[in-house]
Parts: sequence; C-alpha cells; structure tokens
Amino acid sequence: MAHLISIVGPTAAGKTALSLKLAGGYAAPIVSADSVQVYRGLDIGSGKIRPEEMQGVPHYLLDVRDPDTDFSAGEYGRTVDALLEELFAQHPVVLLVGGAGFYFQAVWEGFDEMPAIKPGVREALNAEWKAGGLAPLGEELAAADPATWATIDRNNPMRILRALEVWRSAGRPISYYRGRRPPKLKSYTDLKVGIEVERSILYARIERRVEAMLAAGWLAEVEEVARLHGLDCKGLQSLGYRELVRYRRGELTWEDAVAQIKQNTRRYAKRQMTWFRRDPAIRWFGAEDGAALLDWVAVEMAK
RNA sequence: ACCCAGAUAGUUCAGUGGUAGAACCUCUGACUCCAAAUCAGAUGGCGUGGGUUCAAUUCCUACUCUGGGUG
Repeated sequence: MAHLISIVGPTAAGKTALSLKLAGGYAAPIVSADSVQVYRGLDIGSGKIRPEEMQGVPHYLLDVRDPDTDFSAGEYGRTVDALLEELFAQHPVVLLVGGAGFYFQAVWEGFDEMPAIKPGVREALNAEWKAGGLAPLGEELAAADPATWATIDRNNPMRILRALEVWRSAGRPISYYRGRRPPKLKSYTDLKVGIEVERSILYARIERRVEAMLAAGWLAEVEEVARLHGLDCKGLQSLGYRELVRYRRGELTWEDAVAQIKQNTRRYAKRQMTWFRRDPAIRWFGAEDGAALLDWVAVEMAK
C-alpha cells in the first residue's frame, strides 16, 4: 500500500529539516503545501528551500506560477491529485509538507465540485465591493441564496464574494453545489504528523527568521519581483511581502515594516495552529523529537 | 530648586461625582476553489495616602513617578 505522509506545523517550526530526514529514509519525493512557494521569485520571504539544500530529493509544487497569476486551493488540490497518481507509480511513499491548512484540506478531503468562475466576474465583484461596500452584495446574496445567507459569516467579504461569484457565473447558488461530493477515492493511506513548538520559543524563532530573511536580501527580492510583475501583483500581497511593498511606497518606516512583519507572522502561526489542532488524525511531535517521529511513522506504515 | 502638564488595560489614548470605553497587543475560535487571504469572540485597568461628599477613578491636598520649562 502506498502512503502519503503529511507533515504540518506553523511557520518556522522546522518542517523542512524533518521532511528531508524522512524523505531520505524512504526515497520519497516531497510535495510542497504552501500557497506562496508556488510562485517563482518569491524565495527568501517564503522560506523556500534552495536547490542546493534539497539533498537530491525531488520537490514538487514549487515555482509553478508567476507572481502575477492567480492560484487557488482548488487548483492546488487538482494538481496534486494528478501528481500523486504519477508519483505513487514510482514511489511507495510521498511526503506532503507545508503550513497551508486549506491546501492540505484540498488534498486530504477535496472540495465539492464547483462551476468555473466566468472571466471578469471576480474583478467586477471586487470593484463593486470597493465602490459600494459589502451591504449591497449581501442583499444580492440574501435574495439569490437564502440558505447560504442564513449561515454565512456576514462580516466576511471573502465568503460573500465567493458565494456571489459562483451565483453570477453559474446561475445557481453555491448552496446547490455543496454537500454532494462523493467520498474521495484514494489509492494511498494518509499519515499525518504535526510539528509542535512551544509558543514563546516559536515566537523567538519567528523573530530570528524574519531578521535572517531580511539580511539575506528579502527587500531586493521584492524589488525584483516588482520590476517584473508590478507592486500590485498577487504574490506581493502575501505576508511579509505586503509590508515591504508598503515600505517601498513610503507608507511605512523600515522599523514599522519589520515590526509588522514579525507581528503578522506570529498571528499567522497562531492561525495555523488553530487550523491543524482541530484535526484529531494529526500526531504531534516536538521539533527535537525527530527520532520519535520516524519511529512512529515506521510503525504506522507497517500496519 | 522652582513653575507647568500629566499619571486610566501589556501599549497608545478617550471619559465620567453613582466603580469605565476604543484601538493595537495577548489568548481562543471559524474557514468547501483569493487562505501567508478573510472574519468572529474573550481576558485585562482608574499611581499612593489623606480630605470634601450619602457616594471619589472623577473635586481638593500631600507624596511618588514621568515629560516640558526656568535656574
């Protein structure tokens, strides 16, 4: 039986080192589960592994997009599903490593089948939202899809915009598409391990990591991406990059930009932990418990 | 040393003679195709002593501390 070993955890927890250790033992390729590392040129600030650090282990889903193009969890899930089929033809074990909970969900459970969004619909919605606020869009959704309106987070623009883009594209409410997904058929078993770091230690590591990234030329990286794709491009809206863009525009002092990057990275780490904690299938290990993790994986795979 | 201003949540600040609010931080949570995105909730406070008053965080006063000015 083939095994997909997922390694999850907050940013700066030490996933990369552990994944290499595990990959070496099983001759397993690594698939990245990271929504920023998919972009070419976003290297330093996304903590992307460098080719010379890969120890010969093939890595997938890195550098698959230009920073001015959209990507999504759905597209990620479909891409990885197809990729896993190929990889499992060659390897008994594949690693899925990252911190993007939503992307893991796309692979672990998948999403209900949704219609494609018509070109221009999202842009139009975003423009309407910016011009007229959320209220009119909420009214449109309430009229078009009372079932969704009853349960949706009405303060959350992204949720309302998503529901409406489906409605406007397909002429059917998003609630129509929900809940009709058959169980995901998989040719492999899922093994999930999490890397856990005490909050205060993790925060200290984030602090150091941000400093190291800046020292390694993060700002220059932003300049280069901006030169190629513009300051407004999708990739530069990611955590850390957006603060450096604001510094570049003169909206933030350097000190404030750096402080906000650290602050927002801490908040992100917290959200990651909230996300992963709710999955009881994840087995947690301390960052220094690599040996125990390897043992546990070996035992589980033998079952 | 003297004069002035100030002292309210971890921080920056509002405010009231009937024991107080915000923002940020911190903590917790949500998440079905923008997710490193977006959103929700919770914890937490009137510098110290004395006085006036039915009642003081609020008024008076002393002290302590902070900032500014003068010397």
